[in-house]
Amino acid sequence: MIGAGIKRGTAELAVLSVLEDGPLHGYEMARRIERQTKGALRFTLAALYPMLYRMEQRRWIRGSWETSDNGRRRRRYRLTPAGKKKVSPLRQEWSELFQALRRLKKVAHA
Amino acid sequence: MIGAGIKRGTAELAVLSVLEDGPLHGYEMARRIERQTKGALRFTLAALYPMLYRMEQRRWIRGSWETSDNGRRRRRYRLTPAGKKKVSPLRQEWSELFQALRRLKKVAHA
DNA sequence: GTCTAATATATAAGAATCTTACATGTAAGG
DNA sequence: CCTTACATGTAAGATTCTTATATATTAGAC
Repeated sequence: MIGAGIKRGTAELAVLSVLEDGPLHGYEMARRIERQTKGALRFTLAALYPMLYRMEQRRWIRGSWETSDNGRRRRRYRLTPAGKKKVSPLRQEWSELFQALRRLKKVAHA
Repeated sequence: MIGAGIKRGTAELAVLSVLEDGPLHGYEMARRIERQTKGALRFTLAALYPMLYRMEQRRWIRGSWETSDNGRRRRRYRLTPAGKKKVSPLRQEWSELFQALRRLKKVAHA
């Protein structure tokens, strides 16, 4: 799995990405992200919940309580229109960052 | 330029990358990184110096004071053997992270 | 001659974020 | 019964980032 320090800031994009496919609750998001990245991206739930809270404050996602079949309460999050608008630019930024890092590769005897 | 939050953790790889081409002092590193990434990656010097210090503690780089032509003192950093060994795996990790993020892209009506 | 920009390094204070550990409770499978 | 999976959270401490401030020299503009 990818080292802890390296993935700072990726979580937001990951969450927005999985929510693009439809509303989910936190626990399920974590599972999907892990499965869809073949285990490469895996973040602890203790980091996830506060992050969902922050993203809700910024109005990128909106959560509502629901009761599942077995009577468990869980919080279902969906992308807000503002959140939807964020996804592409954010993904673009990541792409540019990656390009930038590639440009820093050793410039053989420069 | 790439947003502030997004680039957390990239700085280490950026520093190691420019040092692969030869020893440099902090101020010059910042300029090179900015130039080589066409302005995409740009981090403040106040963030750079403490980071160089941390990387030196971890023995990835080693600094020594020198006096330049005009009598200014500056600290010249070079990669340690340990630092050199870090670069490839770290770059690989970043690459995997980006692959992971790409895999989270909307799975049209999945 | 003086002012400004560039060179060069650094610390301090506060904000943001992450990690590890703790806390709670149900349900299903062995 | 006991463990794993489901499901959400809080608390404490560590790390890191940002903005602001401090210092000092030199080159060029005016």
